[in-house]
Order: sequence, then C-alpha cells, then structure tokens
Amino acid sequence: MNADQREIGGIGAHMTIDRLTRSDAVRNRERILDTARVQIASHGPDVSMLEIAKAAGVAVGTLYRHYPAKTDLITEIIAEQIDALATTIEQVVAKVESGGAVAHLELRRLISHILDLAAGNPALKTAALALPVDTAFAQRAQRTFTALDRLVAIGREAGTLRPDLSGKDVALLTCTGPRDLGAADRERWLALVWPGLLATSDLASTQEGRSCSNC
Amino acid sequence: MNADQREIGGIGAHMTIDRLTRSDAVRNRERILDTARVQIASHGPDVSMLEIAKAAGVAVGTLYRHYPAKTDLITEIIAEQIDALATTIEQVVAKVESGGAVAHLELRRLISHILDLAAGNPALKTAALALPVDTAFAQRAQRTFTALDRLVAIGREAGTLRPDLSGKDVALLTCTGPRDLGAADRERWLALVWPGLLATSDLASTQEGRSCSNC
DNA sequence: AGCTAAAGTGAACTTGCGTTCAGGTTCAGC
DNA sequence: GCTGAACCTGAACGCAAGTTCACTTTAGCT
Repeated sequence: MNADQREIGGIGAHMTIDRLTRSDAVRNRERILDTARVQIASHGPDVSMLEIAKAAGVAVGTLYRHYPAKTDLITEIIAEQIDALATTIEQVVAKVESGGAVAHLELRRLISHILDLAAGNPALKTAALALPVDTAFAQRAQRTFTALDRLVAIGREAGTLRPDLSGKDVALLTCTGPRDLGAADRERWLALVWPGLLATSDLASTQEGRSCSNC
Repeated sequence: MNADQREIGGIGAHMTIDRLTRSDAVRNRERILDTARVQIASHGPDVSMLEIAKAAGVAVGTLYRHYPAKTDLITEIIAEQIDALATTIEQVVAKVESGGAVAHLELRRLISHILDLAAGNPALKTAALALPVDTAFAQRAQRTFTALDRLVAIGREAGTLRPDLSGKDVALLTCTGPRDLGAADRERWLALVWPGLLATSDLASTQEGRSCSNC
C-alpha cells in the first residue's frame, strides 16, 4: 500500500536525506487520519484529542507526534476534503468539455452532491471557520473556484445558465446551503434556489419545482 | 423607567405575593442583558461569563443570581431576538393586509432585513443550535412561521409569488442565508435566490439581477 | 542477536471556564 | 436610623480538554 519512500512532513516536507520512516508510524498516521475523519464528521470538531486517540487505538502522545496541535489535524482533514471536491469538479468539467454531458445539468447534480457532502459533515464548515485564515486553504479553494468557473462559463455560453453567473456565485450558495437538515429539506432548498441560476427559469428545469410541461 | 411592579422570574413568573424587587437588582439585570447582547453579537456565544460580568460592571456572582446558568442567559437573549423578529413580520403583514404595501415586495425587503440581522449577529444561530431543543423556542418560532405563512399566502393569492411557496420555505432560505459575509455578498445572495420565490421570475424583479426592462 | 534512533505510552501539567458560597453590602420599609 | 432580607462580591472549586515529557517499546539495520 505505502512503499518505503513517502512524505512525512505534510505539505512542504523536504530534508537533505529522507531517513527512514518506520512502518508503524505510517500505519498509525493513516489510522489517526481515518479515525479523525469519522469522529469529526459525526461528533463535530469538538471531539477531544483523547477520544480520537482512543478510537484510533493509539495513545495521545502518538497523536501529538504526528500532529503537534489539534489545529494541524483538522487542517489536514479539511484540506483533504477540499482537494477531493476540486478533483470531482474538474472531472465534471472534463466530461462536459468532451461533450459527454451538459453543463447546467451537471452543475445541478454537482450542487446536490456538495450539499450531500456538507450534510454528511455538518461540522466541517464550522471547523474551517475556526481556523486561522491564511493557511494553505487559499490555493486549494482557488482550484475549486477555477473549476467551478469553467463549468459555469460553459453553461453561460450555451445559454442555459444565467448570463451574469459566476463560479463564486455557486460557491456562495453552496457554502450557505443547509448542513444540519434532512435530505428532503436539501432537495427543497435546491428546488427553490435553482431557478435563480438559469438563464430563463422556465426552461431546463429538469426536476421538481414549478409546473413544467416539457422535460 | 421601571416602576415597582415588574417581572423578575423571566417568562412565567407568578408568586402569591410580588414581594419587593430591589431597584439595583433590576438595574443590574438590564445592564447584564444589554452587555450580553453586545458581547455575544461581537465575540460569539463563547464569551466567558466572567467577561460578560466584567463588561457589565458586575461580579460573576451577580450574573449567576439573575441567570443560574449560562444557558439561561443565552436563551433569554435569543428569545428576545425571535420575539422582535416575529413582531416585525406581523407588522409587515398588517401593513400588507391593510393595502398599504405589496406582499412580494415586502417579502423581499423582509428577507433582506433578516439577512442584515443575522449578519450583525453571526453567532446567534450557532448559539441557538447548541441549546436544548425543547425549550420555549418552539412556540416563539411558531409565531414567526405563522406570520411568514400569512405574508406568503397573500403574495401567492396575488399571483406574484411561486404557487407552492410556503413560509417554511422562506425560513429555510433565511436560516441558511449568509451570516459571516459582507453586505455585497448578502445582496448578491438575495439576487440569486429571489427569482426562485417568484411566480414568474421575469416579472416583479424589482432590483438588481437579470436584465429587466419594465420596473 | 544486538544496537539505536524513531516511535509510542500515559500520567501529569496547564489553562480556561462554568459554577458555588461564605461573608460583606445595600435597598426598602418602619 | 435601624433592621433584615435581598443582593452583591470574588476567591475558590471542579472539571474537561489541550499539551508535555520522562520513560518504555519497537522497527530497521548490521
């Protein structure tokens, strides 16, 4: 799974010689990350480090060896999440650019997906807000915005999306979307918001919502 | 300002005889409430009781005399806020019902107002969520929903608002509206969401947003 | 097998916050 | 002005969570 030569210092680790990294250390680091992901998702970012450690089958000291402060742990987890989302969006863009899908429909699906993600992890945004503002998040978020912008631009040019819509708009909406509510409320929310993103709200309304005869 | 006969026990205070309530106690209670409102609004609901006390020019013990637990303080403040909002909405409804205003326009103004409130108090929702669910909030919130429902119903009957729109929809949107963002983002948010609340998004779009010739 | 540096362990320390309470203070009525 | 109950005060308590560190264990090498 993980070979001998792996990163250890997080984002910008570089040292003259990559001395050995013990296998148990790598294993524990992964266990901690996996556990923390789940714990934070279900119990919020206020889970104690002790509980995370216990759930990971590791002592607190070990946890602190890998992440000198709780902030570091949470930062890494959020960074993961952002990267995953960016990748997803980029894949969607690629699919649309290759003609394999329609921009505005994919955008709707994407928003729905993001809402689901947020709902499965209601505490993430809270956690992110509690973090220092100038971390490595900016560039990661930028990647997300860029991809979103691309997708929106295609839809705009196709005439299906609102002429003045931007990727930032979509981010604005999804970031403020419901996080602590059930699937029904999320769907309703999208049904309410969606028309505002279209060039003409009577067209292209694919799913529920207002009365629409031809779709 | 406050005469001899005033409430002291909060919501449902009733005793055989309303014995004396010292003037300094009343004064302090008000000072505490005023201070807490400000402190919570600016520093979030995590301000320590000590800081609130200090800012109010009072010892912690006094704070705890009036509010046996921090929860009680926050509860009262949120209750105040909800009541004020409910009153505002009811006034709007009355104005509309008397023919003094148009429902959908007032709804838009109302949503904007609620967003402003939330932005001036970004921590309130967080605080409310951290509270026990079955408090006296339910009936207060109900008052708000009822008023909203009435306003929306009028707009629906007038044909300006989306036929399937409910007061709960408006609550869903405003509750998830931007809280930590600037006025520009709030306006943009509303511009994006607003079309989805109208019967036909091309009509009655009063302000910014898409191209609209006759308004 | 033996060595050693890296990694792991968990009790203890620190800090911050909610809350209490014994004692001093003050308002209100006589 | 005197009395007593209500009120105020703030040091102290308890607790929970983040963090440290002296010591033990272990992986990787020879």
